[in-house]
Amino acid sequence: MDYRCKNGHIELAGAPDFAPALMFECGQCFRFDRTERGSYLGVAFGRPLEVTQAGEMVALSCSEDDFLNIWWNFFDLDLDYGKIRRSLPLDPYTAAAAERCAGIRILRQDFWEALCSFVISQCNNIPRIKSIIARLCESFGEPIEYCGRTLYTFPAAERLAILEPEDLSCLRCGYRAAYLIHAARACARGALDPAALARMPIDEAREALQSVPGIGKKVADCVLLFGLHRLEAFPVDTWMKKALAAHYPPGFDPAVFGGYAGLMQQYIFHYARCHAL
DNA sequence: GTCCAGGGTCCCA
DNA sequence: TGGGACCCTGGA
Repeated sequence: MDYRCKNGHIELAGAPDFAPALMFECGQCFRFDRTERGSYLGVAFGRPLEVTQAGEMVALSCSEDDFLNIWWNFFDLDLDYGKIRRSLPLDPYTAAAAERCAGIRILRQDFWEALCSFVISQCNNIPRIKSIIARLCESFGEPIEYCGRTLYTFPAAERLAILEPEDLSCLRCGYRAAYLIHAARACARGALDPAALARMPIDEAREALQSVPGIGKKVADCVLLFGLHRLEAFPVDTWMKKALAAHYPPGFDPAVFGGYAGLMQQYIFHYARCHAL
């Protein structure tokens, strides 16, 4: 993808398959909010970032160093999503979802942040997931300044690992507090090593994740997809169950999407939720 | 005011 | 294998 530095920003010219509104509102990431200017502002890997789209042009509020060292990878800019979409044999429903949701990229989020986020997601709606995560960061993360505003980093696993579930009562996340502490301790003691999980056969990695209390198959698949970029992972939640029941034959195997089932899942999930079930 | 479902998981028959 | 319990909240 071509880019240029301009006035301390990075401009992605004619950015194809790059739609901030879709990427940040499709439910894969809970830390970027729409601003009053229509841009998206959030924090990842301890850095603030504002993403502004104007037609074909996308501007990122970062230095070239941060762009190349952090955000290029975060936005998965090495992967040609259009090429992937065009290469897959799609049924009419998936084709409609893919066309409507072109612009979603599977962000390469921090493993621990994704793990935490999807533990919180269970039996919750997206606005509430975002508000719980915001309280988590405000309570236990580090403040960072951006254009006169105070944002917060995502707290490290080690920070939460020394707490007890009742210490998280300020999050108002209910029974998930105990699960968060379990997950934090597992990460802090190295029982869940992202580098090792990324190399394992996917069934083995899923099993390792599910050994932590509070992580079942669905959350494990979300962590595989969004925290480890295992694009073959295909999380099935209530929305996916409804969409699969309505538009796919019984026993449908997402393996027909090959190694990109997770991207198709995200197209279908967002399309079902926002456009047509 | 009450009811219900929301990107689940666990436990126990 | 199925169903209830678990926390909390926004919307109907």
